[in-house]
Amino acid sequence: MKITEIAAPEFDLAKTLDSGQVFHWEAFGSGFVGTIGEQAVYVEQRRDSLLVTRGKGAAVRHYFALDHPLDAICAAFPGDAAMCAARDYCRGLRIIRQPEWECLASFITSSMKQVAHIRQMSRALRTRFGEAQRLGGLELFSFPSAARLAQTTEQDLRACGLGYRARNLLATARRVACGEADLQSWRNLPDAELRARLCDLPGVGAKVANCVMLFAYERLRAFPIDVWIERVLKQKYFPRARKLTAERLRVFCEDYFGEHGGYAQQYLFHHARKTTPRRRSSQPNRPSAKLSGAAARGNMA
DNA sequence: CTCCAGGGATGAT
DNA sequence: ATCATCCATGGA
Repeated sequence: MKITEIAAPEFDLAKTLDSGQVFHWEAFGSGFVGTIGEQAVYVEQRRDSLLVTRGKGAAVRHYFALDHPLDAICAAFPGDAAMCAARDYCRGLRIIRQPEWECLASFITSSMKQVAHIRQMSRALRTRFGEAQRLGGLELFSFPSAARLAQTTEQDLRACGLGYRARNLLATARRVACGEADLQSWRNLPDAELRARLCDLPGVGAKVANCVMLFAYERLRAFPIDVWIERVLKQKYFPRARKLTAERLRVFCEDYFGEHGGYAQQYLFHHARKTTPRRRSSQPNRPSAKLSGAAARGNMA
C-alpha cells in the first residue's frame, strides 16, 4: 500500500482512538485501520507526524482535528488538581470530527453499555449492513447509512446485540432517512436549538445529545455527563454534598469548564476510566455464598 | 456467579 | 418538577 506522511504535532493517535469517542478503529500492524466516512484508511503514529494511506492526508487531518489549537485549549483549563492530573495524562488526545449519523447512531447504542461492547455492536452493524471498502488486501466496512438501517427490522438490529436499543435506533434511522430530521442542516443551529432537536429523537437524551454535539458537531462546550464523569465530579468537585441534582451539576460544569468544556470532560473521563482500578475482589459481601457451588449452580436434586 | 456499563422513557409521587 | 423502575446484553 502506498503511504504518505503528514504533520501531526501535539497528537496522540492511540489515546484518541481509545478514549471512548469512536468505536470502530482496530489495531493493525504498527498502526490502525478504520473508515472515515466511506474511505478506508491506515494510520500510524510517528514522532510528530502520521503515516497515512496515500491520498487520505486531508481527510485524516480533518477527521482527527489536527487544526485544533490543543496547547491553547489545555492552557485554558481550570487549574484544580483533578483537571491538571487529567491534562497531564491525556496529552495529545483530540476531540475528533465524526460524521453526524455514524456518531448519533453509535451513541444511541451506547446506553448502559461498556466501550468494549459498543465496539462489538458497531462491528456487527457495519459488517451486516455497511458497505465493504477495500484497503490493500483488507476489507473494511463503512457505517451503514440511516437509509440502509431504516430498511431493516427491529429483529435485524437485535441480532446485532442491540437489545432494547434496537427499537430506538430503528425509529431514529427512519426519521433521518425520510428527511424529517436533517442532521446536516442542523449544523447551522445554535447549541441550545441543536440539543433540543437531538433530544427529540428516540433514544437520545441529554447525555447522548451532548456526545453527538461534541464528537460530530464540534460544539466544544458540550459536556456529556455519564456515570464516570458523575463520579469524578462528586468526588473531586463536590466531596460531601448531600443532594446533588443532575441540573445542579450541569450548571456547574457549564460555568466552571466553560468554552472548551468538552475537552475538559473528555480528559477527565479518559483519565478516570484508565486509572481507576478495576474492582478487585476487595472485601465486600462475599461471606459464605460459595459454600455449596453445586447448589448455587442449580445442581441440586 | 455477580456486578455493572459513556442512559432513556415511562409512570408514580 | 423529582424519583423509581424497567429495559437486554455481555465483559470483567
